[in-house]
Amino acid sequence: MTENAPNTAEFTDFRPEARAPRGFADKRASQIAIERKLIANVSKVYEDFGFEALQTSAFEYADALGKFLPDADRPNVGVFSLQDDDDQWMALRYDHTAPLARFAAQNWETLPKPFRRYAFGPVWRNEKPGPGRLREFMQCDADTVGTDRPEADAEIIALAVAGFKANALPTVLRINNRKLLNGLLASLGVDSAGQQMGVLRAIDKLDRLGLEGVQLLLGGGRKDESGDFTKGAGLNDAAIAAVLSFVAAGRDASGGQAERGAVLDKLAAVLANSPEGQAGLEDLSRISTALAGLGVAESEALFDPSIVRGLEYYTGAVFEAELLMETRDEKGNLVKFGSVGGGGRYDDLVARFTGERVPATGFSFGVSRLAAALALADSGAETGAVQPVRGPIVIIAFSEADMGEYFKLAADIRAAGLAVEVYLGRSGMKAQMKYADRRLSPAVVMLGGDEMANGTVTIKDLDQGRELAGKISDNKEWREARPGQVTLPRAEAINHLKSIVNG
RNA sequence: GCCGUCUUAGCUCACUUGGUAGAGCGCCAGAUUGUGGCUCUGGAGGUAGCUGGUUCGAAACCAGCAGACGGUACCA
Repeated sequence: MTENAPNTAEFTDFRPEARAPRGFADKRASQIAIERKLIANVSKVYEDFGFEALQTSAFEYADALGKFLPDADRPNVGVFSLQDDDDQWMALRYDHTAPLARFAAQNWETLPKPFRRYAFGPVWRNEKPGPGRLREFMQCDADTVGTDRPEADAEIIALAVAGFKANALPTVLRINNRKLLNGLLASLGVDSAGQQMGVLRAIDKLDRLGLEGVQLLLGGGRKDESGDFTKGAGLNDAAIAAVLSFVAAGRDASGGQAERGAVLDKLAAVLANSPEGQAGLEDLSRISTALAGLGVAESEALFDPSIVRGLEYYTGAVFEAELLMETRDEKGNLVKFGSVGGGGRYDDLVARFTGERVPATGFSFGVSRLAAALALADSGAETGAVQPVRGPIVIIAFSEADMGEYFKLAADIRAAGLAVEVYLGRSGMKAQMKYADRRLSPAVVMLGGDEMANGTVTIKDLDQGRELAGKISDNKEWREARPGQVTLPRAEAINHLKSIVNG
């Protein structure tokens, strides 16, 4: 906008409301910085473990994304989809796993196997947004395709733990195996899909509702505080008792988290009659051995039979990462972030394309959610994770005639590796100083009439003034103090600026 | 999807039973011809979410819709 721009109202009567779509958020520099750092740290860990980078397209054909085929009436439930010119349905990816399965199936012949890749980027889900839950968010995934070894699962777990560690994020990874859950359901004689789903959903709510809530959901149902009634799975008392003892196997005598070995022993008793359950225990046992070798501590990764994850494609081990950091919003209310990452084994996903079973396992790191958690955590405490973004050095624009000189000086400073800009507004000196202050600029460079005449520049270290500002209440004194301000020969300017910027 | 609460200036919120909108913060300017903070003074900024209804008159009452928030469900 320039001074001469006519009022836009003269062009049109329609004035759209300036707002981002529901569930989509703008990210300012400090938020972007957090996300970039998270991604960089996690990528490094993934590469150290031998995973190669892969980027796939944002859109996939809808059939490649799996069960979320848009139906004619409601093409946009769950995913964002649209119909291409040739009438084929395309949809924005909702995670990185389905695109990987497509890529692996498409390139299987030529890939080194097992194929290990990591990927990061936004994913989109068309659903109701909530706190810490947007319709566009960033994930960073690592997956191993083409091996059924439980050690591959263990390595993914170690990788996830290392990723959180690299970012100094206090988390715990909870591990379970779908085969245990399936074995439990089979031994209980629960074979209708609807009832199975009901039982699994009930188990999944252990952390939030406790044993009592789970018990209600397994039986007749449960009424929550809002008066909403959730229908139960309708199990009989004996079956409910069996499920509860299965879930309780994750706890030690005092109600805390039991050690990995102890959990397996308890589960072995509960699942004694189930072949599939025994197979799951065998997998977990090998994972446990591998985790010990990988140096993953009990406090970092534990077995928790109540972990279920999504109901669709997991076939074996499942993992879920929980953030242990306390976060509060601006009003001081506790914010619960829930899962900040998860994954598991999905042995049937590639087979959708090729007909041939290709075992795979992976983990997804919830970058956006973690970044949001860090930003909140830092607004209260000072973890050092969130740094305010510093502005550039600002060259004050005094006169129209000298703009060329300002740009010449800016180029010299830039060549020395420092960020700098010439003030391009039309405001006076005071406003320019204010501008530099708000950008958190380290310094201002003044090349006015006096300096031009004398071959000098005046440089003002803004941080020194920021420190002094609180101590001086009198304006005259403040202005005369000219904190951190020096006038020196132009040849010395760049070295002085360097010393200010580099502290 | 379901239940509940809410929607007035950029932000946070007022406006005693319906009579034509205000504060704090922020922003801009001046006090301070080339100097950020503090202080003081002045100024800009509002179709009261939208649409319709009741009324002489609606920000206020009613209805529908939209959006926000909270809970619940779902979460690949």
